[in-house]
Amino acid sequence: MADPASFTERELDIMSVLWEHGSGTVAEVRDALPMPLGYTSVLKMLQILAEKRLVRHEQEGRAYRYYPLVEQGAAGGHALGRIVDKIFQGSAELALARLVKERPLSTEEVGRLKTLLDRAAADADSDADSDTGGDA
Amino acid sequence: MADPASFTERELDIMSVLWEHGSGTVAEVRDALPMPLGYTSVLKMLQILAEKRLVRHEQEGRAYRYYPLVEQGAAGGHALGRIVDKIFQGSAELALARLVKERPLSTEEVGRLKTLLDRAAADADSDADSDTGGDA
DNA sequence: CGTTGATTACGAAGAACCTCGTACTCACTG
DNA sequence: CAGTGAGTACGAGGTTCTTCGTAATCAACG
Repeated sequence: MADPASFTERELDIMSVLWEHGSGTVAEVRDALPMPLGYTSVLKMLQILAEKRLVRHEQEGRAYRYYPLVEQGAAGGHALGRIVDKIFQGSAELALARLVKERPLSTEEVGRLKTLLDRAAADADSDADSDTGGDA
Repeated sequence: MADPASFTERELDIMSVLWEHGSGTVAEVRDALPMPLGYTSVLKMLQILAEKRLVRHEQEGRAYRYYPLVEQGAAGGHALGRIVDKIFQGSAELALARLVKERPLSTEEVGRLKTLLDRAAADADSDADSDTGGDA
């Protein structure tokens, strides 16, 4: 994918719906949006998004059904990277620390994250793994 | 603090410099910026930021020295929370996982993060209190 | 005093963003 | 065929963002 692209505020609102639902027609997206927006406004945003190749659409009956073309993981990674660079001076650790402080995690999530961290550490060393733990 | 505020693209570039250096005059900020920008453009952004109460300035010799008024931690938390909500559907875990995958961490960082995670897990069990103490 | 250089103040101008109104298309219905 | 309703296309218009040009200020110098 060429450019993960950074979304504008409203574009992100729309994409969010698409990611959550997988796809959507203008009406569906509009209904799912948390803020009141005119039908044509939503349509327009979707058209702009399509023009930027961030979504695609295919005919469905009389209407179009829109599908996201960028994965949320990629978009998220890009957005996260930006914040890490600009706000946390490139320190992923600081960002991670902040996020953990900001959003309470369940015990299970913490467990999974720790496993992930172990794997990341292993990758960093790229060798010398002798205490490979199990997995959930 | 009323509103952690979300910065525009350029505002973020400026704030980034201020956070990294602690403070800066127009010329200093301009020099530290990775992109070429006219002197008055930087000045203008700083004035806008000041107007929005995101930075303050005090006289220093002939010029003003600008200081950030919002902490990077707060700004980062806000920005991160936005991404988590809009892109990762509110799942901090997914965001964390992505960030870990995106940015390699040193073994030491992983160690510290795990400690942090343990503490987070403990908090989850008991109860939370508000964070972020006073700020400047 | 007049010039020079560094700095801030002001506001114009273009670009991007966002919201819609209005017109147009087309399948259905009676 | 005319009317209706669901949809899309187009483009105007307002707002915000961003970049600067130009003018004003003021200390220092000769």
